[in-house]
Amino acid sequence: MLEPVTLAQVAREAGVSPSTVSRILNGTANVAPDKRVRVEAVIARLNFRPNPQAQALAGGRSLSIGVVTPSLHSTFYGEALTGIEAALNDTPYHPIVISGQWRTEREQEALNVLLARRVDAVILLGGILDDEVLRPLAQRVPMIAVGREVQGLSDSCIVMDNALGMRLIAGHLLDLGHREFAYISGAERQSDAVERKNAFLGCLQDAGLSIHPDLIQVGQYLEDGGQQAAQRLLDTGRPFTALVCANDQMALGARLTLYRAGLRVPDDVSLTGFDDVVTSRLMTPPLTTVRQAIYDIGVSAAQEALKLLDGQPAQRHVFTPELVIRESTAPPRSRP
Amino acid sequence: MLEPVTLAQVAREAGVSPSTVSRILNGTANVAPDKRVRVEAVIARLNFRPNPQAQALAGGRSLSIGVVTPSLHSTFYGEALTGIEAALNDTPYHPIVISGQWRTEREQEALNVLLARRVDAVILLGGILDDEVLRPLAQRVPMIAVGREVQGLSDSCIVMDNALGMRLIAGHLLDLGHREFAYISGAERQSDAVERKNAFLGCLQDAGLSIHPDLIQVGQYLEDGGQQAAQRLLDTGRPFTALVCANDQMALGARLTLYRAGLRVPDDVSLTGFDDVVTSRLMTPPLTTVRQAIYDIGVSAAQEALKLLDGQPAQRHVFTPELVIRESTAPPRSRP
DNA sequence: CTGAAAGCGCTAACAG
DNA sequence: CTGTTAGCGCTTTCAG
Repeated sequence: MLEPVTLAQVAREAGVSPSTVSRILNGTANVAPDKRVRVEAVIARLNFRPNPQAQALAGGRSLSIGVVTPSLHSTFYGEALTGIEAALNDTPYHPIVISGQWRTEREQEALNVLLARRVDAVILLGGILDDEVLRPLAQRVPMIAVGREVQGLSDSCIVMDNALGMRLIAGHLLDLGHREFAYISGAERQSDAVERKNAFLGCLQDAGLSIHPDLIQVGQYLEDGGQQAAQRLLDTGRPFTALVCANDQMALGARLTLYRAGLRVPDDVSLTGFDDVVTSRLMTPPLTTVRQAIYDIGVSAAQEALKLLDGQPAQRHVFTPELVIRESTAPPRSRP
Repeated sequence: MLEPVTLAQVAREAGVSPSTVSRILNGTANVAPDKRVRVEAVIARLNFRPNPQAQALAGGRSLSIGVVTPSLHSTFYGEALTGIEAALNDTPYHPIVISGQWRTEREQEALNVLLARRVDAVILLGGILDDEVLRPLAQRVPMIAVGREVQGLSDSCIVMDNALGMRLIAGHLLDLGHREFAYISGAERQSDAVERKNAFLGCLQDAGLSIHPDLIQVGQYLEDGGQQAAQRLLDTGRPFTALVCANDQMALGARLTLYRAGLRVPDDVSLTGFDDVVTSRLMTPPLTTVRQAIYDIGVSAAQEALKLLDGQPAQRHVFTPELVIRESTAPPRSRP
């Protein structure tokens, strides 16, 4: 299985000391042009790549950044991961991704594994861990949180303006003439779910409208949850002309329930999501939603992590969402 | 930032030598019960976790398994990744995932990065690299290929019976009475795309049917490709009552084209996919497809990789697909 | 059964 | 500008 080339071999072949090779590799110091050329030639010829484990051990850095994501097969987090991967691509760092499966213990364990692997920084995508466990963690390792607020660490948070997003949605629906709403929320333990819901309720209030508590159901941000929540909504027997979901995934689930119930979208009920996941434009009909530049958010998260590693302070980002009107919304039908 | 505990500290506190601690950690040799107990207590108290970089360097293994996936935000590969992660969970190994973005150079580079990181094995999910580049690679590092055939390495391949899957689909459609088909294929360079297409064509032939070449379009296995291919199909003006897609993602894209064209599914045209990606049951209408136990496939891939690392030979797996009849297929309408 | 000693491949002072 | 010298934290002979 072919022994890999080592730095020592390169040094020998090039007739220089290992340190010189190391310096060239890392740009740690200036090296005489002729030696540099010679060494680089040998590196190329031998196709030498430094052993990261050795670099990690000697350098005291693992050159890896841990990423905790709720799920590996989520269209939403997947895009963020792609952004993170892309942003790290031209750096010596690489991501190590572990999923938390939406379970607190798994998330905690993911963090433990990452720390045991001595990652140099960690990026948290969403997640349900308490602020109380995150704050001490941030003392031990540079940390960036995405899509969630961590009290006391707001500079390390990359969030979106959930309230604005929801106001955009509500405004659109109100403009269309809707007055009877139903709402499917994310879980209460997630700060963005709470923000979205409160913003929505606020809009209704401002419009002088109210919503019966039964017409608010929680769907855990997942497709199945949305599907079931929509069913519960229908079961109340209370009328509504617009169903707003706190994310696209739940809207997708809700769409199926509506389909099964023989309700047409948008003719019988308008449907909205939140996030603009890649598949939302492919729904039947394409979903009206609010766009989070989730790929870009991933990129920013990686960049902030890099800044932290560089000793610079992290900078809070607030992304501005954008209304994407597609075909799942229309004026309400006049009642028969 | 809190210095991590080292093995040497543990040894000192427990009053034994570092080697003894190492032996206990790895079960490399028997250790007197009293020392073992003492050491384990110290490990627990100090919450010691060995530094993987150091283990890697000293042990000559990185304890990591490289995974190359075409995409990080694919419902299909995402499930496989979840399976791999789960299977590796209770082993000392952990996955390092890099995406190839469906581009040969990126895939090649992903492999290079993985080799540079000295992964102990690599798992290839699908991918478009030539057999010619994979064969020599397998000499350098234990390798498992998922969902694709590599000539000369069939024992290292985990595949599904694509022909059977397509026969299931074709049989279902034929039974419903369909005689006029259109087909959206994956790219020719992917062996499974070819297998599926050939199987489909074979079924038609066996049924004494033929298909006009214009009614076969390629969609690259992606949503957008499916959407565009479907449009091209419609543009031919040739009639078809069933549209079979070589995977679910393209079926999703095709669904949108059909919707835009005002064609109802399944009333005007029956639509089928392949894979049974998680979102397919949520389509409107839910998609008839063929199920690949993709999560399980991921698990098997990881297990085979582990076997390879254990010095055992890999064993070829052929997964059997299963027809999932949902609501996107129905008998063809009698022509107006 | 157990300790001492020698590295794994690389980086980082420290002298020149 | 560059070579020498120590390690980084752990595993693994090699003696005992």
